[in-house]
Amino acid sequence: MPPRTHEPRLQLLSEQWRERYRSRRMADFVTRCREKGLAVTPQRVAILKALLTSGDHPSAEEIYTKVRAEQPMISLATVHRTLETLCEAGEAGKVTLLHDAARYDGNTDSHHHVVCIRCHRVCDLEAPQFDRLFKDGATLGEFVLLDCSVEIRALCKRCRKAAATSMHHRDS
Amino acid sequence: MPPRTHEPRLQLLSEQWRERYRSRRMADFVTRCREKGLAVTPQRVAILKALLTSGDHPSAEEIYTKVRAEQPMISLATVHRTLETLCEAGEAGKVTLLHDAARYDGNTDSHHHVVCIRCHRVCDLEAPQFDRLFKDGATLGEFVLLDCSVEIRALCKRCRKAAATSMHHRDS
DNA sequence: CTATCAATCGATAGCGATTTTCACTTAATT
DNA sequence: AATTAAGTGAAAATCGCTATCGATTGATAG
Repeated sequence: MPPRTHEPRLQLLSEQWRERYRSRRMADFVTRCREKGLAVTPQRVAILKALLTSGDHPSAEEIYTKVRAEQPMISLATVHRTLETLCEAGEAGKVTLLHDAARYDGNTDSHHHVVCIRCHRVCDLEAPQFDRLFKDGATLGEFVLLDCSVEIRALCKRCRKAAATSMHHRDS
Repeated sequence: MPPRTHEPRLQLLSEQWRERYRSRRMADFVTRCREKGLAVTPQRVAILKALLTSGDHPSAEEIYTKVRAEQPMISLATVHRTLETLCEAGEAGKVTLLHDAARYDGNTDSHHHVVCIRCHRVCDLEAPQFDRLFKDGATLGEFVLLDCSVEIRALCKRCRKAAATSMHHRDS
């Protein structure tokens, strides 16, 4: 490999980091709910715990399975509802911002995207510096890297204005 | 507009680029279909055209609406089918690799993801150099950038093995 | 140009993921 | 403990997408 002046650093998050992070988040959860006016229910605690102890990025169904060990009567609807609530409260994030419907792209060249977090509009983007990371079989842990798609979360002009006026209950 | 001290090398694809790209792709479409043994139907041509003339990244529903101007009798099922077919043939791409079900993440710090393109497993990743691009209200065209999520497409160890044995030959 | 066969298409039923509705708890506040 | 607002479970409704099945169309041989 030729030496690079700006060889970027990519690093998988360690198990220790995750463990410390999880403790901190769980310890503060009740306080933060109070601040935000959210009721602290056993379901919410269990779901956040399940989320934080999952190394992967679970679907509602997977969380449901996990949580039923502690809360056998919980319903799947509650899991969906709660995950959304946690996201809105900033206690969790959705990996898949654009998942309501599949979105297609006629551009088959390698490129990236800017996504408006409010209206979900997407624009193509060129960012050649990112592509250098994926020369011939770069690896990371057990993964062989193929290419990358940078998704830049942004607000478009229209949504910036709209968000400024009606910050409250607008659909996302 | 905003005083930029340093604009990173991020660039929206220009309309001219898109126009040239579209002409080239449409001109070659028939040839490439023949090479791949795909029938060239008016529906497929119309759908590819709709895809390439969409600056955004349309859903099946949006393509459906657009295509009906030329093909009023086309069905939504055909649009779904054709978009999938075009993706398999390498004539289009899906922006949303993980869209079958919403995936959640308990880690609310800014971070990135490695996604196995085969089993859709996701791992968290740290790459601080990317975050430098999103300091205090960086903009790109009409977008105010918030943060970015780099999605690295990869193959995990298990899937690499599985892919090596169970796949005959894969053309890129 | 036409016959033939296989691929593709349109309409609709079906399915899985998510959301909504509503009567009934439970949490937070007083 | 009582009041009130929020949250929950169960079931039904919705939404995006896929499977099925005749009808139609494209490609090729004649």
